[in-house]
Amino acid sequence: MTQQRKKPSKAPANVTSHDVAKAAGVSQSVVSRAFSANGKIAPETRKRVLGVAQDLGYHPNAFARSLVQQRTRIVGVLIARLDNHLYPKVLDAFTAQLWAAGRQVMYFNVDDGGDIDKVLRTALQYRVEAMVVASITLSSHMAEVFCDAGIPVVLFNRYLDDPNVHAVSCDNVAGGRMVADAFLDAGHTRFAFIGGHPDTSTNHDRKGGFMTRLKERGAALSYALEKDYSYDWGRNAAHHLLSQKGPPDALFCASDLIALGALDTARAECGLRVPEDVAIVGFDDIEAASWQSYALTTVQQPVDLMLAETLAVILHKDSQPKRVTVPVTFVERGTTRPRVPSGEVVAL
Amino acid sequence: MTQQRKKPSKAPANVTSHDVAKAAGVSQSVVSRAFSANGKIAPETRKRVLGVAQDLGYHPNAFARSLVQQRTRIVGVLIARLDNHLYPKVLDAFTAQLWAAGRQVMYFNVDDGGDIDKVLRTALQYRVEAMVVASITLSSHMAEVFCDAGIPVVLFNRYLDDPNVHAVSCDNVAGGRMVADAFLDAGHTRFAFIGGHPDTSTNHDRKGGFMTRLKERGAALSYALEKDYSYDWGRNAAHHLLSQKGPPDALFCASDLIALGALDTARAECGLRVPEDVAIVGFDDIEAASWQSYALTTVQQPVDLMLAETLAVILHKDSQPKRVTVPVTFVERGTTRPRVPSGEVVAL
DNA sequence: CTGAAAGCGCTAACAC
DNA sequence: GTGTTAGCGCTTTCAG
Repeated sequence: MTQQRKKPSKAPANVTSHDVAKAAGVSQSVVSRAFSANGKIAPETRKRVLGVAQDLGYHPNAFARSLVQQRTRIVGVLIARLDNHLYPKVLDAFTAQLWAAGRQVMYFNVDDGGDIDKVLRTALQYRVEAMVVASITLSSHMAEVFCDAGIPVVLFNRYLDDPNVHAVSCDNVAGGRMVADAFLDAGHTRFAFIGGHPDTSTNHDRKGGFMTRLKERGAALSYALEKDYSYDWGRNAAHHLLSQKGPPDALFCASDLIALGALDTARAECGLRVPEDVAIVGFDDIEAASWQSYALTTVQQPVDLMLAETLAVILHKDSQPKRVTVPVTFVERGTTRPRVPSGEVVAL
Repeated sequence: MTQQRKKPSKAPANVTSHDVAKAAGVSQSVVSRAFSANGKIAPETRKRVLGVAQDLGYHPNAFARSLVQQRTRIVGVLIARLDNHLYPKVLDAFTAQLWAAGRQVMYFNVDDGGDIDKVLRTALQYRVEAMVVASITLSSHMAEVFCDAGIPVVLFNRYLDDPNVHAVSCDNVAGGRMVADAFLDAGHTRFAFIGGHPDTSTNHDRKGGFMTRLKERGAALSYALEKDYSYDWGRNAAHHLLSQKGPPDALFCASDLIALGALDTARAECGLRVPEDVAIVGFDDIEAASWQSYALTTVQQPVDLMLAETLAVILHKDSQPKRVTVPVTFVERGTTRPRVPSGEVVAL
């Protein structure tokens, strides 16, 4: 004979632990204990309280709890925009792992010209326990504010010469160098770089590594165009580059999205064969890079590793701000030519 | 002579309004007023207080405020996963618009087999003022719980025959019908449907509209395979379908991602020409659908409209739960053949 | 315009 | 085990 639980036809907006206490004939603190894992309470009392609570539609108020515990369990995540296909994956994995660690994610983004500082100040008001910032840079002023507040900030895929912030990124310089080597080894001679936002450290480092390595091996970058990380920009830039006289025969794009646009334009608009006429390499290794129509050669960012490092900082509240750089992998697919052992070429 | 503001080398973790009050020589409530837009306070007092607050690194505690105001300004967003390329865009637009309306987003996701109810209960504890749930369905029990708590739930791209939840989706049935018409008008005869998760309303409605319309015009669906909304599934299903005897000559895929996989397989693995040998249509109109290598014909979901409807519900706390269905658009690109005016074909 | 006081709903000692 | 109590940091009457 289970008794039908009575349910108020219209719950009075906010049921509090007091209401539950009264209905269950216990004190309010017993209700509190019933909901806390290690609260000293008789098993049967807890059971009864929990039952009453459910009947009444009671849910502990996390705001009240956080206030007294001085602990919100909220982590702020700020991503400029999710339009780089890598970030949705990052956000999802991140959210899932934080959830597993009992944390909630407060998600922020900023549209172009948006006030980043205002966003960060809001995060501060919600007392986030950590803040991860991706694809965007914060002012060193705000970095200091967070530092003063004792809230760790970790820059994802970006860094700042600021002792107050953590930064985890992949080895963008090494990635650029790998691409240079691949091009050189395959016998290319005219190199171009299609970049993303010119004032991002990722863009800067990828280009830097590329150029440096070219130079080290006696070659040089012929063209460099930079604007943003979009497919459309890849198309425009490639069109411009490939339709001129003495076009490049090797294109390094600062992101896969750019590379995909460049690839489409090279083939469809310029009637070029890839990689026979022009080789194209991207950066990131987003899902679409492996799609059959593209089979894009690219530099893979080890997202999982970067995530793990970020979580380590956040969850263990790592002592000193540290700058982590994880290694990248060159993924050869169909948009680059096979390498010619350079020894043999030079031998004569 | 601007005076250098003193900054404590190490702020004592939490600066409260009391600290500011003391330092500014005012009462705590004045500090509170200084930070509230319509607080009655002398302009110069406010200025001074704000100055002191900044020096001390004070940030109002949103938790304390929410507690007393009974208002968190947090909206919960639960998306199964961001792997449908439409959702990152949705989340971003949504976050931006909520931000403009002074709301924060608490983001949740559930991995396969995850406990949705637990997620929702957590959202309840954080007193979200509204909950939007995308690409996933909640139990009618939780729908009731939210209803009792007076928190509007809006299902995005899904619906439930539950009087307690709002639902906004596009006209999936009409979309399916449009595809049937396009295929029929172009003279196709053997139709296949590659679906996503079989137990989703979107999948059901798209397929339903497609089948119904075929039947209405005297045709029939030859094959239907359903599994999930991924590129890989599109590849596998298409491979299976197209490599058998009497293969379909028209493929309707329940999402663009599936269609892209099918398209790649049809061309690269099966050596088929699209649309000459087989026509392929997707659903969603994600960015990649318009990429030159694909030029996928698809049914476009008016994301902006759906977003606007969702926001209307949340921000205006719309009275009665309502079910909104917005119209879709058929976008003809390169994976379908031109239509033959049906009158002429049948005329003889 | 400013200050004092009463909670918002909860946890965490502290007694019993 | 359970009840009592004192706040967590803030907004909001209500006096002055």
